[in-house]
Amino acid sequence: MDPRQGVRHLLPARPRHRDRDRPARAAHHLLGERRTPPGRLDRGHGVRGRRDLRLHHPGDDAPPRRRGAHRHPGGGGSDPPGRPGRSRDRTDREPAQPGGGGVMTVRVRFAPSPTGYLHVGGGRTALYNWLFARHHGGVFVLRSDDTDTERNTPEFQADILDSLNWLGMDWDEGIEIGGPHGSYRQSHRFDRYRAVAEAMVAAGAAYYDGATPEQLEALRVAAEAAGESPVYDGRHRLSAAEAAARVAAGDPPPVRLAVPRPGETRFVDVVRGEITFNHDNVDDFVMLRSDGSPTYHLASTVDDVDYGITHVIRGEDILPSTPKHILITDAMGGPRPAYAHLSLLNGPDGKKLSKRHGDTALRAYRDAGILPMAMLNFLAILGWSPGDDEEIVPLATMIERFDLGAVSRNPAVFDVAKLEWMNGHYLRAMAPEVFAEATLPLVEHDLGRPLTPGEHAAIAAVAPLVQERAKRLTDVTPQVRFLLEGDLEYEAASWDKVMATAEARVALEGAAAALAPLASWTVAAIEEALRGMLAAYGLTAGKGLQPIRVAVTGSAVSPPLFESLAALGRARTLDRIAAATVRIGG
RNA sequence: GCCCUCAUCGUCCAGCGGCCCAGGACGCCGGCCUUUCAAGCCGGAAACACGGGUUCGAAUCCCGUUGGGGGCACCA
Repeated sequence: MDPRQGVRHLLPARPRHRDRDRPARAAHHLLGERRTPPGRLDRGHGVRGRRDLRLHHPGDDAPPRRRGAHRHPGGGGSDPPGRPGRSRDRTDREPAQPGGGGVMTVRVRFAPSPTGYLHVGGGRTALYNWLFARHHGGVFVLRSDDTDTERNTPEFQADILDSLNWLGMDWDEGIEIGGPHGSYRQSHRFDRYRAVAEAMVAAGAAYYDGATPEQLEALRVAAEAAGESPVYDGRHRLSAAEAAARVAAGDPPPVRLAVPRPGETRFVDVVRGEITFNHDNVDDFVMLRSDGSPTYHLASTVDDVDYGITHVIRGEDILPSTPKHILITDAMGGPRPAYAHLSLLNGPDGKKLSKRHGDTALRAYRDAGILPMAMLNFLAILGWSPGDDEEIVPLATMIERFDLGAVSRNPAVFDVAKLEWMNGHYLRAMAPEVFAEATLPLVEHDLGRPLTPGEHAAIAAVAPLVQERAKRLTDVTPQVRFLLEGDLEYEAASWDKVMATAEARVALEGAAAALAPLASWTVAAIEEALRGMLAAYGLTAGKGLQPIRVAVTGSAVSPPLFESLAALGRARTLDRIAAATVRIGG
C-alpha cells in the first residue's frame, strides 16, 4: 500500500458535528474528496422487478426506498408500463453504468482469511462475486484478509488460490497478480488501518478506551440480567490526556468506534431488502487492538473503501456486523457499497455445514473425483436459479443471467447426492479421449505404480464404458481393477450368489470351449461365440453370462462382458475361467 | 438472554394476488430397455409450518405464533 494515500486521506480533523445518526460525517470532508455527487450513482434504480439492485446508496442523503416499494406493491411504487410482463424480469439487467453519471464499474471482492481450507460455502460466495463481476463487465478483486497472524498459514493461503483456480475463477486484481491498490494483503497494510483509526479518533468518530476485561464482563452480565443487548457503550472511554499517558507508560489502549446512540443504521440489502439496526444493539467494538493491529471490521471496511468496492457480497454471518462497517465507511467519507448477504450452507440435518457432515473443503471434492465444472454448476444453482427449469447451466449462461436480486434468501442444504448426479452428467459429457486422459493418471495414483503398456491399452479400451458408469473420477479404478496384472480377487458376495447356481459350471466350461478356438479375439467374435454357447446349452444371457463375469472380473458388477473380455485378452480370460472352474469344483 | 434473518415436496429451486386441487431437478418407489451395473425412457408417492387479518380472490400482501439459521471477542 502506498503510504501516501493514507496521508492524503487523513487530512486534519474538523470538529465533529451533531448529527447524531452520523457523527462521523464531518470526516467525509476530511478523509478525501467525495467521489460522485449523491444521486448520481443512484440512477441505477430505473430497474424494477424482484429486488432492488442499488449500485450505490447515496449514503446519508436519501433514505433507501426501492425495496419498500417492491415489498408493498400496493404502496404506490408501481412498475412503469410497457415493461414486458416477464416474471423473471431481472433486476440487474440495467448495466453497471447508471444512466446519468459517469461510468461506474462494478467492483466486487472475495476476501477469505487463510485460516483454513477454502470450503464449499466460501467457494459459492466467491462464485457469486465472480459471476456478478463478469455479468457486469466489472472487476473481481481477490484480497487476503490475513489480519489474524496467529492462525494464518501459507498452506491455507495456497489452498485458496488452488481451489479458486481449480474452479476456473480468475481475478482482475488481487493477491498474486497485484493491481493498483498494492499487495491486497491486509497484513501489509497495518499502517493504513492505524492511520484511519487515529483520524477517526481525531474526528470524534472513535475513541481510546480504558475498560478492563473485568468491567466489560460485568457490563455484559448486567445487560443479560436486565434483558438487554450486551453492548458496550463507551462509558470507560479515555480522554486524550489519559490515552497519551497510557501510551507513554507502554500500555496503549484499544480504539473503539463511537456508535452514536440513540441512532440507527438502515440499508437495503440486495438479497434481503431493507434492514434496520437500532444502535442500542450495536456494540462500540474494538477497531484497533492495543497492540496496534486492526480487527476484521476495520481492516475489511478500510479496504473496501480504499479499493473502491461497489458491491459487498458475502455470507449472512456478517449481516449483523454490517452497521459497523457502514459506520466506518461513513466516517471515512467513502460512498457506501451495496451489500448483499448470502445465506449460509447447511448440512443434511439443517445445521451449519461442518466436518461432521462430511467433506467441507473444496479440495476434498477435487481429490474425491468431482469435476470443477460440476462443482461450479452445483454451487451456482444452490441458492440461485437461472430462471428456467434447467439445472445444467453452461458457464456462459450463468454469466449472462446471474442476478443477485434473484438469489435465494433461504439457507441451503449442501446435497452431495445431487452433486454426484451432476458430476456424472459432466463426466458423461466429456469426450472419451479426455476422460481417458484424466482417468489413467488417477488409476496409476491409486495403484501407486505406473501402468504397464498392456494394462494401459486394456484400460483405455474399456474407459468409455466406465465413463458411463461413473459418478466420480475416483470410481474408475475399482471398475478396471480386473484388467491389472496379477491375481484376481473374487468379491465374496458375488461369487456366492452366482457360482452356486446349477448353470455356473456349464456356462464356464461351455465358454472355455467356445472361446479357445476363436480365430480373432474381437468383441464381435466373442459375442458370437458366447451367444452360440448360450443357445447350445439353453441358457439365458442372465444365467449364463454372470458366472463368466464373476470368473473374469471377480464381481457380478462390471463393464459389459464382451468388451471386458476383449480388453483382457484371450490368454488371461481363459486362465481365469479355468481357475474359476477349478474353484467351483474344489 | 438480546439483536438480525429465513419459512413451498426428504433436499435445491420455480411461483411476484386469479393461469396453482402448486411446476422442475436430485433422491426415493414402480415399469421399460437390457449380459450385470449404470445410463436412458415412461410412470408414481411427496410441499405452500400454524393462526389471524386485507381482498371478490392469497402459496403470493400485513400481523402474530412456532420452528430453523446467523450474530452478540482486543476471531475473521
